[in-house]
Amino acid sequence: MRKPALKHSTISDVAALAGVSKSTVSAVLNNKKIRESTRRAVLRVIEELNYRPSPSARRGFRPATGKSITFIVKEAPNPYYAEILLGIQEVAGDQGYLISVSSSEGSYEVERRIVEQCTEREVDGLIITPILSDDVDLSHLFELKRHGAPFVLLEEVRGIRAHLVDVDNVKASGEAVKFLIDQGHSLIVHFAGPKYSEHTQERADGVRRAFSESHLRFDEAMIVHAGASPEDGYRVGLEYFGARREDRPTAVTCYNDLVALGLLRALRELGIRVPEEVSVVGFDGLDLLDYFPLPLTTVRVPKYEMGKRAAEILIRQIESRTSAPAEPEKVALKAELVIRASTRRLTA
Amino acid sequence: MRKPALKHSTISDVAALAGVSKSTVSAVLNNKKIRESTRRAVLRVIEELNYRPSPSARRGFRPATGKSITFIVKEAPNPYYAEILLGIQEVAGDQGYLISVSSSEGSYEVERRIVEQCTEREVDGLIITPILSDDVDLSHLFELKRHGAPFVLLEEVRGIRAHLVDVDNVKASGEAVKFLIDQGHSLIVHFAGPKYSEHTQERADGVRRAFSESHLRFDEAMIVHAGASPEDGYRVGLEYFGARREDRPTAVTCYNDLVALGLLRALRELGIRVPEEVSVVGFDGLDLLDYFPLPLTTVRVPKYEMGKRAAEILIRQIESRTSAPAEPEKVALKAELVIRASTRRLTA
DNA sequence: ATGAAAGCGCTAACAC
DNA sequence: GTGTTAGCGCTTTCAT
Repeated sequence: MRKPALKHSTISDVAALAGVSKSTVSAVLNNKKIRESTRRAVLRVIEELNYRPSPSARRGFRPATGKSITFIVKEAPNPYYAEILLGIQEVAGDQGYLISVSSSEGSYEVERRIVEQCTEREVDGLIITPILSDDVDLSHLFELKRHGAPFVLLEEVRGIRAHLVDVDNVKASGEAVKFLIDQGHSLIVHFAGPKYSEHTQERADGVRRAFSESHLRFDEAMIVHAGASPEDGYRVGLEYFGARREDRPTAVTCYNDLVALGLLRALRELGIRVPEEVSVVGFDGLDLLDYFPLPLTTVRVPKYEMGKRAAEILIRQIESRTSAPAEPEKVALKAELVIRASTRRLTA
Repeated sequence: MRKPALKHSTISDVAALAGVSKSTVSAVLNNKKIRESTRRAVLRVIEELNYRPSPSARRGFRPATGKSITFIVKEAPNPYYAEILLGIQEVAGDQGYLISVSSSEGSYEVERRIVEQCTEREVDGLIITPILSDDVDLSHLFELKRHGAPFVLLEEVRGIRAHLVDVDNVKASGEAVKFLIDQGHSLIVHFAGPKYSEHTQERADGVRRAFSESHLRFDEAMIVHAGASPEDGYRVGLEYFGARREDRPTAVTCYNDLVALGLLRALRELGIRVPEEVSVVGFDGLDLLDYFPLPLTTVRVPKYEMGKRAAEILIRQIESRTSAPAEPEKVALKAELVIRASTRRLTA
């Protein structure tokens, strides 16, 4: 009958095995003055038992000294988040906060686990781009509120009253479509984002609204499900444009710049010229795309600014150590349509 | 004479103020059966004091239940790390680990603070792309070793015997240059990376070696300091190529694909054609660049594979709970030159 | 130089 | 239902 193999050994185990008291072991651990022979003996036992002192016990329950913030994103590879992060770093870094980024990869369950671990590890605050869940089960966010844990959202979550920093996506997306309509386009489709994102809904709604405010008729077929990555834009682009010739739309607005990037490649490979035959509009205004030879017309989201504002609100919340504010702050930043070379006026 | 304003209130404070015992407060905290009036009274005091139970005390010192790994990168916005992360997630996610990413942004000091916080917050293991420090002061990594904390490096650190997963950068960089020489180029420069990176040294050394093994003569002026970002490649590209006409190199190898991307933009704006007038070679083989219209010749690093291998080694280390291994594993993955459209044979 | 004992914030077992 | 007590792993007096 062997001992339960996995139990972590404690300072008492070490003391007992070394034939000294706990305080002596503690002294060794903290490099106090100890007779060399004793020290060596203790260290030998520590080695043997593979003993590691528990950090929280060492602190005697006092909270960790370092200040930390976690930024929960939805897709690790999207530079969109990297640009927001820069803004967060700018504000929080100066104030001594360390930022860590975790990705939910579109999974609600992963998001919940990340939040739980943040609580467990005493992270001081969270900036979250939340997954849109079908469940009414927002329990992890409610838990945060209940615990009075500071957090800021970067997308609205219905049913949660919390701090929010975002742009008006419906409006911005609508303006992009309105621009295309004004340029003479009438066959317009929208390559929509992933189902797990509230922004996907809002940007599609923007398209609907722009049509309803125009002389044109909206048809749900104009909303094409794509996704959030270049692969998605590419795949759907090939499918969609590979399958039609004359009834082809003359313009596409995309969920984001990455989808637009994928679509541009698909069109290139299909021999369809941009903007001559098809106009393409992105969303986000990624800095990285400034290096792309064809300047993309896009909706520029002030990502850096978003990060800064979110961090400011979060830190204020953390440091004022007051519980949930009566009225959560809702910051609506301005998104701006940037017209470049991937769109053209339809003269036909 | 007011109380020290910042002391965190404890369960005893709440109990005292509410006129009940600690256990009653604890019961309220854990939703045990409590008379409604008592519960409300306690909650009111909790609210008033803005009391939050200490997670570690709740666990009674037992280590956090969730398993976690931290990935320390050097530049948050570089998709290179995102691709490695995918590999890490693949392996570690399946095993129930949550990954968080922190960026040192090229600062040795920040790297050290991140490592310290990881220890404080009981992160189970680290995957690190280390900053190259002039100091001999690698104390934070030594601390990790001393504490027996599991970690894997993605770049060599001289003087530290630790697990390592990397490619042979000297060889790979040399092969790129040799390829250019074989294609008839003799005026070749290297846009080198940031000083804080060991890879920068190794890749520059590859250039030197390729020249020394050729019939051509190497000159230190062929190593041009650029950086790691598109902005760096762009800025240095404009400076370098803007300043010369006839004595212009016919080929450039870059520290990474992002620098190459910046250089390509600079050349485009200067009206210099690629590959007709200048051949450009990148490094890393970013997936994202598959969406770039001009396919870039580059050295493909198996980033996904790197992440997987690093995670495997790390997790083995974590779970075998044995202290520092006698012999650290050094995994050298294969990097491969991918020849595409940004380079051409010099026929002149 | 070393040991005994108290205490950090909380939960759990048992009384009342 | 609620209070008492002990104990989680460690550091810190204070003796010895």
